[in-house]
Amino acid sequence: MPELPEVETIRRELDREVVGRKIKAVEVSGARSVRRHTNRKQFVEHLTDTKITGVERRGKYLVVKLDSGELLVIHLGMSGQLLRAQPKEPLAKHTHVVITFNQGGQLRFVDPRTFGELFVTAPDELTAQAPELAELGIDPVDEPMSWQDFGRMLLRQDTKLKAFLMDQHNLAGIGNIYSDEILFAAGLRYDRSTRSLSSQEMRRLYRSVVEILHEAIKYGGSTLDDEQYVNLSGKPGEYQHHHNVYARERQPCPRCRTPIVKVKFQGRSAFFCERCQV
DNA sequence: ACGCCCGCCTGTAAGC
DNA sequence: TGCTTACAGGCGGGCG
Repeated sequence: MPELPEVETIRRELDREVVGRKIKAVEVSGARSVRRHTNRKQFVEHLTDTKITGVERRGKYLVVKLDSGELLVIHLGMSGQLLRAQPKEPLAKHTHVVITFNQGGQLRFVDPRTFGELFVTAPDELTAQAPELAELGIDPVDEPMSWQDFGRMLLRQDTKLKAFLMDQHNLAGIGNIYSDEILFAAGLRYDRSTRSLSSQEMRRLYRSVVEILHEAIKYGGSTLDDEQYVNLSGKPGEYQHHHNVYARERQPCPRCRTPIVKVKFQGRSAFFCERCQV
């Protein structure tokens, strides 16, 4: 599902493909994808005849800058896809928003589970409109920090490492897949307490955060068997072939051959190696 | 105040 | 075979 590497892959494509383009028309079917707007007409009017001037990312959120000064914020949720298309191509099921550009191309938002959303806001109203965006923690790819600062973040709370990594208030952009891969790379269990780490383990964990996310971006993100995540051209990522633990239950650990274990953690699954992760 | 769980959704797949 | 149930998980809200 789209986490930081998948969203960053899409951001880079949008940066190449839609910056400088002018929006000619916007179609919205169903109100749920634009639920922050009281009526969808308002969403459409704020986008029509504006030009896209840039595309940024904050954690798992895309922030599209418009020449009107406003921002189009996009969150893909669990199953949201942004797809480049031509107007004559048939609409995929669950297509909720279609943006047509002056030169003819389209950007389509497809989202079966409807957890994703889009909204337009003025920059100075962003915090009021979407407080969760203002509360996002450090983006580990965009804003590198020292491992000592990271260690201080760990000590500030008393929780388990996987919960800490997935809490968007700490670091922004890590979800269920990458938290498991990061913890494997760091040799740490998902349920270790944030306060139990030695300084060496803190350093190793922070280095793993940065390394895994950059590797995953390099391979265009992860696409699981459900093929929920695809890039702008509809192509899957390649990083799933480099996963060491995620969705690899009962398969041998790449490091020690011990079968990977799957457990329930806070209502979702966690995968780890009982031998390599302590 | 903060850690933890539920509900929101649909498609897929396992289970009876 | 066909219906029911579980699962996938990002995130806000609410509970303890």
